[in-house]
Amino acid sequence: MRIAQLYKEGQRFTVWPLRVTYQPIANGQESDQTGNSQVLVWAPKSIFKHAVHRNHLRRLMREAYRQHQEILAKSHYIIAFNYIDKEELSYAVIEKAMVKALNKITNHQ
RNA sequence: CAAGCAGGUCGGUCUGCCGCACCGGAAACGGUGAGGAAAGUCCGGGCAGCACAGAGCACCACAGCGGUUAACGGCCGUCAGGCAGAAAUGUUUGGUCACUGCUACAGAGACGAGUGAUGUGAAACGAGCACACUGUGGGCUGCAAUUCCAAGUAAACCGGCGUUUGAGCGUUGCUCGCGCGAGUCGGAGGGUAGGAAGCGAGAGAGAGGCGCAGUAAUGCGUUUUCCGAGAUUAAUGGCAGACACCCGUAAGGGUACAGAACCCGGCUUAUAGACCUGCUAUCGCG
RNA sequence: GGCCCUGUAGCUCAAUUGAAUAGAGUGUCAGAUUCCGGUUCUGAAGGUUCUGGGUUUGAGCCCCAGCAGGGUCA
Repeated sequence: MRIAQLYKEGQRFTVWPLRVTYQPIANGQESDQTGNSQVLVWAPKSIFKHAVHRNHLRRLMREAYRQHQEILAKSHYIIAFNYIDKEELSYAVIEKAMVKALNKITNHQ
């Protein structure tokens, strides 16, 4: 339910090869959570047929977020990262896109 | 030697920094963390629920013979025929009976006769398929099974049949028979999508050895070591360096197939490369 | 994760128990009708029956493997 709401109401933009959808979390909201940001990461099954490739891309995106999550500072968000390219790209490319995307979120706020 | 055939094993290793999941711990921290196919879901089991007085008919699978196993359509041995090969070897077929049905075109004639040759044809007292028969096995559904806790809704609405003259349900698909029996079947609609158990110490594994039986698959006994994933949309990752192997004069590049979801035994399919064992003797080289 | 189903002309579907030339509608193209177009009529093209093996004299159909797509179950 929360995921459907995010994709319906959230703001979105694309930083190749990622499509980002996000919503800020106001203080006091999302009472069932501890106050951290929530992140959803996936690669489409229709393009990547084998589970090993999807797992790898998911891990790369997750690692890139982990390395650079301090960019978001103290504001909290719900963010979804979709991998949209048809090829498996290297970690360096994904990391670069991740930094760009996170900066864009904070600047828009 | 090269070549070929069969079987088997491995399928990158190590270090540093930053991280993830589970377990233990008050904490610091410690321990553990994908595969030979985890895949396809093609077979067979374990396990779970439902059912089970019984009989008959169907249905499905298998099919020389013998063995192995928890079980199998797997595996091992072996017999006969066909095909490939020089050989090692590989591959394929294989229960029974009768004429109930089919066998296009061609052919005088196609399972029928009066018969043989030639010709026709896949097949002309000889065959293929279906049906039938024999033997063996199979109850059905599947971990989203199933059990418990919490929360919530609609005991409402419409239609069929029925209450001892028996609806409906169970008894595998059908029939009989048996049992339960006052409600039940269908439609449309409403609600839930949380937690726990199942969940891994077992038909355990050898990544150890010895002995015995057997040609072998495999089994038995004994000793020793180990417990090495258990999530619930899913952890096992990133960066840097060294070594190994391959390609390239070099700079440099590459290292396959692929990711557990209840668990095992097989089969099948995908797979860079490396290694070991046994066998064959045509050609080529010495 | 389990179970089940389906792949045939561009599209939607047939083809009884295996039998020889794989059919129908629609769409496409050409011709006729019309001043022109539509409608209607006539004709034509269009198929490695998803792919690869096997059984059989013969396979869209039976068997095995693969590929693609779909349904359903708490």
